[in-house]
Amino acid sequence: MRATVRDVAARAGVSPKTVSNVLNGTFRVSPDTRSRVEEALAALDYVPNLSARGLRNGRTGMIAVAMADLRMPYSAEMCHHFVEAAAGRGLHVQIEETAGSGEREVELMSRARAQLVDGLILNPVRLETTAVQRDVNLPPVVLIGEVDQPIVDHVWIDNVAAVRELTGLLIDQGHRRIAIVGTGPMATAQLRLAGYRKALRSAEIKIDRSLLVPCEGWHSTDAAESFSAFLDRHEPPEAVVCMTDTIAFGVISALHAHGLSVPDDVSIVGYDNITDSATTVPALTTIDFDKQRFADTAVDVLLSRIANPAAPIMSVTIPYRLIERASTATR
Amino acid sequence: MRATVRDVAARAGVSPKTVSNVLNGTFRVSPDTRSRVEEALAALDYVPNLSARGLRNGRTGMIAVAMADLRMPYSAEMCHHFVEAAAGRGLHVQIEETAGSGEREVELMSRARAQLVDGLILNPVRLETTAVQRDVNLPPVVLIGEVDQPIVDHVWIDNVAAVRELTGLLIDQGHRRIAIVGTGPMATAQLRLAGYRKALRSAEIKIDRSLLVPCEGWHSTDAAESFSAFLDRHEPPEAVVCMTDTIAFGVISALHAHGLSVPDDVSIVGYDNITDSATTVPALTTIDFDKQRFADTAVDVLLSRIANPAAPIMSVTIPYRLIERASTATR
DNA sequence: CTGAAAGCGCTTACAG
DNA sequence: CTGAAAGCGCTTACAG
Repeated sequence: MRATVRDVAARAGVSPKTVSNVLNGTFRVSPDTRSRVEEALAALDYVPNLSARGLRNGRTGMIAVAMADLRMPYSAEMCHHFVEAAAGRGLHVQIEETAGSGEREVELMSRARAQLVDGLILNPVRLETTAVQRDVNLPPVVLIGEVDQPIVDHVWIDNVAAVRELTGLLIDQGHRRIAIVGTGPMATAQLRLAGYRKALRSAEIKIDRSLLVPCEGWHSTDAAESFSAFLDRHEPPEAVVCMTDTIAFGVISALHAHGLSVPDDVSIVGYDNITDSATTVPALTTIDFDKQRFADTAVDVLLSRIANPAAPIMSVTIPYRLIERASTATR
Repeated sequence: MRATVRDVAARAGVSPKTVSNVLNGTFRVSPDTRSRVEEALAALDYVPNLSARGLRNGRTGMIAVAMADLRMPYSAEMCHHFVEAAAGRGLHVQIEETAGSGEREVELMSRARAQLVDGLILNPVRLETTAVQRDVNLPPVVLIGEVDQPIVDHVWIDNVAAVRELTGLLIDQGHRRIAIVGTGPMATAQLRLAGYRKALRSAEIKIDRSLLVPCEGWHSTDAAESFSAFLDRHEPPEAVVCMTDTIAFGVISALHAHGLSVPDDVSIVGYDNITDSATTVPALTTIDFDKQRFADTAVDVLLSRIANPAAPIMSVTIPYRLIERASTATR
């Protein structure tokens, strides 16, 4: 069967402890012993049993990343960066999907506590995260995105300021009748809506509730459907703020189906700057941020938390920037 | 500290084995004992230590899924379905990225052998997968996509037939000068190119090597760049077969930048039917398949392999269908 | 610089 | 239906 440290030790004529020392570099081993052990390791094709190591050490070298919906290009890009960030720190990533269910989030917490993962990076969907409660025996957790009360560490982007800036750009370009697509109870939607409201308010534009367009889901197909239904009942707006780039794609498609073109008839802005946003026709004006830096930061914060559970709660804000492309034009 | 089976047993006044029986339902336990144990479990907020269980059982309940690049919407959708498939079978998914490096694939194999995962679903990039060698002590692996020699189980779609059908559609619509974008050494590219060649050959169209357009990468931005460069040097083709939907998005963008429209000037087909393909302008003609079924099948095959390492190698072909949308038109 | 012993938390034969 | 013992493979004090 498979070789264990014991087998390796026997072959090299040393004790298991010495093999462990060679493997982990904890203590200095004499060059001669080391080479004998290394020879045995190679000859027996030794692979450590990580479950055993995890049981002994209380660490598995694995972290969990939980996103609401992996199919969203935004989630996919973030996963990529989390895997990269983890790999750079010798960690592996277990991936989970919450699909927005608080129940699923609770389950993830307990899984983390079951110690197959050392910690959890969670993208909570609602502002009031029922899963992350004070007083409960929490595993190390980092929230990505904003939540109501910072009970645990979090890394986020100032969504309110970003959307305020995006909406401000549209206003500066002369648009007044500005819709926003993707409103709903999700934390992200609430914050971005707040940014939209602020921008309109400071330009003294009255908020027209009929221009707040909710979506069932945030896939482009959902957005196309919702916005198409909106266009059937209302005059087209002059510009549209979309909660995400993916929603923007759906909105553009719905506009096109109604014989309207972007940006000639309607200006569109998105959020996230996913890869495809640069090549769509037209290319999207959107909010960009350094996703790798975001992921690196979240993993670092998680590692600090694992190393020091009693440390004070950390909150890190990652900067964003507005990228102006072809989907917006002056009126 | 955290409660163990021992603590639970002590509180319930039974042996650890009885607690284990209640937890795993291996043997029947008397209702009275069961309720006492359950009370203790709840009172002590017991969470099993999965590392210990994994060490004992040789199973962790985790499988690894390795894709070349998680950022690709196709990979993202597949990951979503793998996580769903795994969840339905009580499994969790560790996600890995090979970025097309054979070295990384080898590393993954040994990680699987290190037993933090019970098995591995791997999307190999090249046809000659150096990592998956005969004679080597392999962990349970299922390859998704075609490889040269079926040394291990695999689940795939008949890429050759699918692209032959796609290309055939373009020919039937009267196109003759048909380019293909995304050629290269990757297994997927080779197979899809073979389908393209077959279709042209049976229509007695001579293959024009200048119409085989390689791409650095398979992101839409890569495709836009490559195809833009192509358009700078050549007459536009009548139609374009794109290796993936994502490549198609880039090609459409490049055509647009050159003042050409789809499908009026050029017809376009993609492959994968990712979510956004239905809402792009124009919506893409592409190859669709049941991704959830594909993922379920791959997980089932992997589970069979784990259960029975000596069983004969399995190969499952998942059906596809051509979806005709607005990106193609008769000439 | 190295060895022998103990134990992480679980479950599986082995007995009753 | 339940208990006492052993062991999965590793590493950490404890001795030398």
